[in-house]
Amino acid sequence: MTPDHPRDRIVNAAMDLFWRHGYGATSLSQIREAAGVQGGSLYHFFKSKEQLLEAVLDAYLEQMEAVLIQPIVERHDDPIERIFALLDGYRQLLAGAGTALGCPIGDLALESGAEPAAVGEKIAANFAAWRGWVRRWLEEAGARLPGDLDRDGLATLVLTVMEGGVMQARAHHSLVPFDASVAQLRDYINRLLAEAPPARRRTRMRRAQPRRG
Amino acid sequence: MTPDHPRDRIVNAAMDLFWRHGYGATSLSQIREAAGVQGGSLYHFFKSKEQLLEAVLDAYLEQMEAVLIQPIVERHDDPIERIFALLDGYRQLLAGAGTALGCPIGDLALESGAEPAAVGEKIAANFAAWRGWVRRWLEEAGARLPGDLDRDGLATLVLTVMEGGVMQARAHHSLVPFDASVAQLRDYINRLLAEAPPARRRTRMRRAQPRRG
Amino acid sequence: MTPDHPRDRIVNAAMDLFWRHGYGATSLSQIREAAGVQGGSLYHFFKSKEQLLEAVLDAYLEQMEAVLIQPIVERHDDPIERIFALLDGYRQLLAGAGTALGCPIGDLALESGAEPAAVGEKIAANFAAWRGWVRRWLEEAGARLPGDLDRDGLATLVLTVMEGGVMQARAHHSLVPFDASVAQLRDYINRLLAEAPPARRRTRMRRAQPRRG
Amino acid sequence: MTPDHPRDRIVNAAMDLFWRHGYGATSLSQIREAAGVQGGSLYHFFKSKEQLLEAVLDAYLEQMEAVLIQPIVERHDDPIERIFALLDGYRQLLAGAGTALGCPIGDLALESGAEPAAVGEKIAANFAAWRGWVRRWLEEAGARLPGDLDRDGLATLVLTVMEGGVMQARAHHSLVPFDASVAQLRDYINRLLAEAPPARRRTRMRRAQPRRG
DNA sequence: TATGAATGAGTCTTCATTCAT
DNA sequence: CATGAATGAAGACTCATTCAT
Repeated sequence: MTPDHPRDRIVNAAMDLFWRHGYGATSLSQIREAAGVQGGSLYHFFKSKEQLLEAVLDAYLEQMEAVLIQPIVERHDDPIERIFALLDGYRQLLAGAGTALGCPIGDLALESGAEPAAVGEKIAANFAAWRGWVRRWLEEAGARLPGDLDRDGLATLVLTVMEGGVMQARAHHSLVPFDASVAQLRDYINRLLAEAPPARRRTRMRRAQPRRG
Repeated sequence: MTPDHPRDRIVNAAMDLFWRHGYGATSLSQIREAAGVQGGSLYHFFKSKEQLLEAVLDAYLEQMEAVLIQPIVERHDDPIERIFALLDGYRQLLAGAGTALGCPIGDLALESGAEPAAVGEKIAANFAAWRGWVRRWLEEAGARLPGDLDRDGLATLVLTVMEGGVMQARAHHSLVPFDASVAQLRDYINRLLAEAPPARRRTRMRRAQPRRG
Repeated sequence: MTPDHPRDRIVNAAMDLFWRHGYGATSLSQIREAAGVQGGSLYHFFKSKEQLLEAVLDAYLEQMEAVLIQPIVERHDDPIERIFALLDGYRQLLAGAGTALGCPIGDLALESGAEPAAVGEKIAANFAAWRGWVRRWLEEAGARLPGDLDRDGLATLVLTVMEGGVMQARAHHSLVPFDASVAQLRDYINRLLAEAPPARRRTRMRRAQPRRG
Repeated sequence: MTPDHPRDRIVNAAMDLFWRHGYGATSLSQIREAAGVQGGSLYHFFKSKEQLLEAVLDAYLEQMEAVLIQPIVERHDDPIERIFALLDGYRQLLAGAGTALGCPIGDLALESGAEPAAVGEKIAANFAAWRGWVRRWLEEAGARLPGDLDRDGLATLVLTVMEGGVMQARAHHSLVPFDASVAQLRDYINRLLAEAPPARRRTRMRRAQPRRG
């Protein structure tokens, strides 16, 4: 509970180091040192390195809404813009880290190909939560998008752009591939919006109907 | 050169193991054993693990055209179909490996974020070559695609779909996210093709039947 | 005193685990868990692992008469038969444990060769008590055994058969060596009984029938 | 091959330390230090601590004949005396070590109750070899012993006396229980020898017959 | 070119024990 | 009495790399 509770310090240090160096390349000693705890204390909270990884993945999932989603929702009303704001938030993360780093979850997904079920499930849960928000926003866009659009599929593509974009950004040490991917996605979605019937009715219904009753 | 030259056996073993377990998680002993070479022989060909990684990346780049591109070019005339054939080839790779594995190059890209220049450049070169082929095919599609289309950007997106799709496939142990991403890409490109001024022969042939009804 | 007093639960758990895994291979955490006590509670009763061992040895000594000796005395009148009943009780212990385990005391004796005096003395006390009962029974056999027989020495041999037999039983995962050792001991004692001057009633009863024929 | 080959130095150091401190209580660092080898060199010869234990047990088995049996055979013609010479050799071993130590094999048997098959089998093999020599000598004693004597059972008892005697010797820090057990065994065997028909014929045949021919 | 022993830093993990609450 | 966090030394084992032959 306390902001500097050892357990939290450990998880935070692990989040940072796993992100920067990867799971396998981060030693528990490094985490211990970064967290400022000593000796075998780490094993009072996590009975193995893998359990610490699970805690890190839990933390990502818990923090997601507060840290990533909420600020976007507050700043943007248009659900479509929220999606691109999410991608842009990612871009800023990359820009800040000098493209040396990638997606924290994606990197862990890579390393845990053969990891036991628990870790794999938590990674999938993180991805699923992410995609869930995007899909929700796509659904909120209502009739502005074609009726037969596979909204879950498009949400998947958004996440794909994120992950594939960051991977190439890292490979080229440049944000250009990330930006290009997002630009193409924007073009695609613009075309979907353009094709949809003039969005008057649906939008009105959502905002005007209540007023009528 | 000889198919069982020790050097080649080492590189092949490393390609396989790096792909399956990752670079960091593969020990030189494992490679030695898989390659059937003994003792410090490995150091006669590669003076460090990292140099072996470079050789692996060189091998991927060398084999790319013969193994990946050529078969596709031979089987498909339509450049657009070649792009989806490339994605489908990838899909089969994943299906064969049980979605436990990812993109050999992409995984190395993620793992070697902080690796020295030589490795980074070779990874970038692999990605660039890949994207290069896709862009070439997009250019071959000529006027079937809108004139103001950012062909390099779209090629980047294709690679993004590949990498982002495979990452989610691994996280979910399912090909569904990969397929969904490709389907959305297909939809996007179809819209691009539809918008372009009616192309003559080629397009007709693909859409001739419906025209009859 | 209470059957579920924490201290007793700890000692009982330690008896069981020391017997099954040995003293060195049993961790205090395992004991804590098996006993259902938490945290450092263990140190309220025993200020070190070694003191717990002492308590275990005390418990064995205390329980010996009630658990091992009494039932035998009640079931067998003949002192010689009591000795073999003791050996047989041991055999049943081994049979139940699948010959994977040995003598609880003997094992601790072997493991604590260099242990401080307190432990050593308690182990010796256990052995001495054991041998004491056997010697008492041998003395009760009175004139049925040769007068110049070293009764204490024979009692030692009985214990030796027990310990040596169980050790071989464990090594071979078979009760055969134990049984063979006991059979030889029986043969030896039979010869001693045969040599002694014809005892009156007691011996007659046991051999009465054959004499008739 | 060389007397100071590292591998041999390691095995010798392990034999000594396992005997003095036990298997579990001996750390690989101690062995490394005692053997005078450095770093991970130990793992070039034995890929685990357990494999080193196996090598130790192999060494005991190999050295048995040369170190234990041969000197006895050379010094004693009478097979019965050879048996007691074996027991006496053991006694001297204990005397030299101040009764702080026990039977090297027996102690390892104790600790390896749950060890994998390989170790267990080698321990059993050592015991079997030991018992094998005693049984051979008992058979060589021919008609001096009763015809219906279970020679294998008696051999087992001899080993039992050894193991059980040393266990009590350690518990009491005294050779008295060992000596007492051996004395009783001697008494038993003397009685067996006395009972056998006057050993003239058989002995004559073995020693006299040739003279006749 | 090939071999296999040698190296030593570093990995995760467990342990008995202490101490503040 | 009881708790559970804290401690730090030590455990077995792995690794990339070097070197003498």
